[in-house]
Formats: sequence, C-alpha cells, structure tokens
Amino acid sequence: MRLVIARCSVDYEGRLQAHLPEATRLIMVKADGCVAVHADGGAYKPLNWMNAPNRLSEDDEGWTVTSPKGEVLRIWLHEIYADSSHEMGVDPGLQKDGVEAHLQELLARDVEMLGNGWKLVRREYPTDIGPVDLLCRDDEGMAVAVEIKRRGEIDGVEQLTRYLDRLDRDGNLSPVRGVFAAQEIKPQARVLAEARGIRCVTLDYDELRGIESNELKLF
Amino acid sequence: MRLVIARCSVDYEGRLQAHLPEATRLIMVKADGCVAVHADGGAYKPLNWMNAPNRLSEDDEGWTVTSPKGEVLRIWLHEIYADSSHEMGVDPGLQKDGVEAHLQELLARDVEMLGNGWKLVRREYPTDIGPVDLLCRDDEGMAVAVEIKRRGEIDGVEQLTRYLDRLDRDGNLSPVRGVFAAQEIKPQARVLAEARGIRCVTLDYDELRGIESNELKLF
DNA sequence: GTGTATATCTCGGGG
DNA sequence: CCCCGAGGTATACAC
Repeated sequence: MRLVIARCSVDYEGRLQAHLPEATRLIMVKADGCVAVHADGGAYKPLNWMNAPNRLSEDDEGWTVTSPKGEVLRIWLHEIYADSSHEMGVDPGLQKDGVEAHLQELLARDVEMLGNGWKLVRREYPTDIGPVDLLCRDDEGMAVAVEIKRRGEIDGVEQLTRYLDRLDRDGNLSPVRGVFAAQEIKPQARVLAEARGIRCVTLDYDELRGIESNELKLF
Repeated sequence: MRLVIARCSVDYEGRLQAHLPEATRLIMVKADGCVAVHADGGAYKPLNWMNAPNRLSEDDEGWTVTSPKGEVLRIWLHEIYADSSHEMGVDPGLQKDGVEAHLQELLARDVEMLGNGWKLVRREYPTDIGPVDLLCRDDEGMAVAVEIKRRGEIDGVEQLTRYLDRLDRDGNLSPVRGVFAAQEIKPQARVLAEARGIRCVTLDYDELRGIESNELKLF
C-alpha cells in the first residue's frame, strides 16, 4: 500500500464528471491498483476514487488513472508532503455475524417461531423473478411465503408482494399467504403490509440464537 | 489525519458483530474522529470502521472506539510499523455533474421533450408519501407524473406506481398518467412499467445539455 | 455475463 | 432527530 500526502486537485470523468479543487489530501493506492483520495473528514468514503482494474501512469505534473471502461481519474500533484509504501500481505478477511443471511438460517431452523405446526418447504424458494426467503406450510397445509429483513421497510413489502403475486399463480400453492419478518419494522412498512393482508413479525435475534444454543445443548 | 500501519486484530460490536484476525493493516483516524481499518485491497471500503461522533481511548494493548449509539470498535495493536499525523485543513469538497438532480433540472426546463404542448406544474410535487420528480399537464390538460432516474430499474417503477396511486385520489388531478424517464431502462423495469400502463422514455443526457446550450445561446 | 438483493451501506435533504 | 431517496453505490450470489 502506498500512501501519499499532497496538495492536489483532481478531475474524474466516467460515470459522471467531478472536480476537486486544490487542497491537501491523502492519496491511497492499494496492492490491487485501486486509488482513493481522502479528505480529513467525512466517514470512510473517499472524495474520489478509481476501482481496480486500472492503469496508473505518472508524469511530472501528477497521475493519470485509466479504467478499461473508459473512466479517467487525473490527480494533479502540486506539492508532496509524504510518500511511503508498506507491505501488508493478503488479509484473512472479516468474519461477520448478525446479517440477514444469518437471520434466515436461524428462522429456517425453527419456523415454528412463526406458528405452531408450521413446516419449512425450502429456503430461497425460486420464482421467475427471484427467490423467496422461506416457503412454508402452516398447520393446515396452506402455503406461506416469508420475507426476512434485518430492517423492514417499504421496499421489502413490495418485494414480498411481487413474490406472492407470482406464487399465487401456481395451482399447487395457491392461495399463498405472506409473512414479513424483521428485527425492526418501520411503521410505514407495517401499514402497507397489513393493508395487503401480510402479517408482520418482529424477530429477536438473541432469542433466535438462544433457540439455536438450546438445540445444540440437546446433542 | 493520523495514519498508523500496524499488525492488529479488531472486534466490532454494534449494528452487527464482526472480527478481524491478526494481520498488517492501515488504521486511519480523521479529524472528525472517524476511524477506518484498511487492508491492502478490496476497493475503497475499509474492513472495519467507526463513524463520527465517537470517543477514542488508548491503552497499552490498543484502542477502544465507542459511539454514543453503543457501538464499540476494539483495535488490538500487536506491532506498530509507522505512526504519522498530517494537517490538512477543511476540504473545499467535490463538485459533481451529471447526477439525477441535473437530469431533473434539464428535463424540467423542457418538458416538451416528453410531448408537444406539455407544461410543467412543478418539480418535487409533494404527496403524503414523498415528492414526485415532475408533475406536468399534457396538451389536453391531463395530469402526468414523471419519475426520473439515471438507471431505470424495478424499484423506480414501484416508486412511481405508489405516487400515481396517491395522486389519483386527488379529484383535481385524477386521472393521472405516469412517465418513467431514465438514461437507461432495464428490460424488466420496462416490462413492469408497461404492464401498468406507464410510458417509458429514454433520456439522452448530451441532447438535454444541447437544448440547454441552445437556449443559453438565444440570450 | 445479466439480474436481483443486501449493506455496520454512505450521504444529503427536508420536516 | 428520523425519514426518505440517490449513489460513479459496491458486493455477493444465482441463473
């Protein structure tokens, strides 16, 4: 990784056009070739950047970074205050817990959380417009499509509605009911869901994990 | 801005839980207090980070960053290879061109692009679920709601559909037609839009700018 | 490759 | 403050 502190101005032309007036900034070049120009504030997003793959050429006025898609990032270096390089090796990567995939996995293990006698048909049940998170049968054998979100918002209700519309055309499933399950459901999303006859369920991640732990204890 | 190159491991607990095994990385601390841990690859996104505002405390094993929302980022510093600080001052910021706001502005100036005799009622026409990009009257005085996107995808069609549903309840406007305008419209979005009676229009950004230039030339 | 959904999305604007 | 919408979104995953 190369780190350059410099007074610079920047022009980007590609998916849009953007310009950075002259100021002191950090320019970071990673081993994969990606370039990022950071100001001393504004969270982790750089002011300007160029993703890998690209080609970087230096001349006496600055750098030109060109991507195969025709994007160009031009960095004018007016004064360089520091320029260092560091070997880091390959990163072992981030281990995450608590994202939607994990919620889905936990709920799939115990669909009875949603209703007594419910059975899981399958996770990621396919439709021609994309997969439904869970397809279940309730205690009376009726089909139920479940959409799982970490945060339940209107888009998620729209998504489930599209799936329900599709699934309902399948004679082996129809009529299909819907359940919108999330750790947190926004009021607007709840109103829209309930207006469409979709049941809303709030998930407790710790409780789901607790169930998982209890199951593990049994073996 | 402080830049530390160190062999470190990291734990984050907040919106989710995440762990980074020991490796050499860049730790960036910006003037506003935000912290980012970067590997030498993987685009501009850090592996782990903490937004401002937060509180950073150092001890002999590493750093603890705490946010007012209860998030905690713990960085264990095993070996420090470099540690430098740089004054940068306030950044003048990025100047952009070509985003949706500009498309909206250009189209608002010349709604006749959409149909002869069309008049703009107003930009950002309010409804109780959010503003419609443009509300127009066509040559016969019928109301038309226009949703503008750079890239037209299914979400945009859903959004316009919700607005149309709302606007149609207004006796002074009903019936309201819809136009979905974008630089590029995905086939699925087009199918969905047309199935709902929404007209799709592809925008040519250069042509819109050309109109603007021509208008400017007249004055 | 396209298409779809997710994200500790980030970021900005408006109430 | 939250809510909402846009993004050069980026990223992962299925088809």
